[in-house]
Amino acid sequence: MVSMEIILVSMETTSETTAPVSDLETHLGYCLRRVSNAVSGNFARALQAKRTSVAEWVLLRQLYDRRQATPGELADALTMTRGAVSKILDKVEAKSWIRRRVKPEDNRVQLLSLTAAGRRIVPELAKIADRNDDQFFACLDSDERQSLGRLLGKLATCHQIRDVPIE
Amino acid sequence: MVSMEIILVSMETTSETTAPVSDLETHLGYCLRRVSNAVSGNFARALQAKRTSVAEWVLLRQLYDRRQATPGELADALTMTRGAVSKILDKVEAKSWIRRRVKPEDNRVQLLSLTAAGRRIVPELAKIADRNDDQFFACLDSDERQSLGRLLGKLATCHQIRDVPIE
DNA sequence: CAAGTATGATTTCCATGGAAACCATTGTCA
DNA sequence: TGACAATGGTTTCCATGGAAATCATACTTG
Repeated sequence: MVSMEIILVSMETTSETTAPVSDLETHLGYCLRRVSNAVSGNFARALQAKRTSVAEWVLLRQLYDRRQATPGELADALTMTRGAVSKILDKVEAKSWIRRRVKPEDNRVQLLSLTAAGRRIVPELAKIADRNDDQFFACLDSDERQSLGRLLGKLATCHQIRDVPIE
Repeated sequence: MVSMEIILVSMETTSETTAPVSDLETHLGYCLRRVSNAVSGNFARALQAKRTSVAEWVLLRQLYDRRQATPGELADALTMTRGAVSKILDKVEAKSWIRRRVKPEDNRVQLLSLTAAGRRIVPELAKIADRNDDQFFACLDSDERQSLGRLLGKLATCHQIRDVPIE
């Protein structure tokens, strides 16, 4: 007991008032990031089969709903910069999955739309996405998955992480 | 009404048997990624005040627990490649927050440790991390936060996303 | 012991995505 | 109308991080 006190006292003096440092795992943001990186990494690997990236998938999926969209709208929907979207568009255009057309009334804006090939690839990618999600979250039961979805939805709502409506 | 039918029929014929495509938001992985990006983005911005990145924070925090660690061990703990860790080490070493020493028994491996300045900065960064997490998850009540933590923990466990123990 | 292999760290190359500068076009207003 | 702001998109530059090649050191085995 006496020696214990000595150790503690000496630690206190040498390690300049050890401030309380919370564990990494106590931060939900940290846990979220680890799990998110894992699932997105999985998904990215699965999409390789179609030579596609996660960002391309999300963009194509957005364009699948909206018949027409501009790069700026997609940037908002993806929470990405216009510059980043511009580059993704280059790639999917190179694969002939989208078409860029200039808006007649305003030559600054582009009207994007899926090509026939693009409309064909989206369901295939969706299948990969479904399978990936199913597998990754299989270790949660149905209630837990629903609960997780609800919590993420609540966070998304209160932080304005919103998909831009089709308008 | 008649024209409506015509449109629908024509769509069905031209869009070659529209396969069922699930919504993005039905994928938990997608929601997870959006929320995770938001919270990590916030955190990264907050860390700018100390000229530090999220990766550097996590590395320093890991080194704070382990008195000694090798780059390889940290790479495992951070789920990053050795190459990436090597670069982060360059940065925190440039700030004199860590020290690299060659292991005497094996000249291939390095023994990393925090410097006094490094030990001093970690609690400051921890405070930023605490505040960021508190703010971001403030819209969840205590039960919800606990629930989210439990679900993420379960996913981490069943996908082997494990912090390497101090050994 | 020498040659070959294994291990740890670094370097190089590449892809991604943000920030800001840039360009073209449109709108405003003096 | 002509200058100037605003808007939409692209380009350039930078930081990050993975993959693979590289380098140095240690281990193994013939």
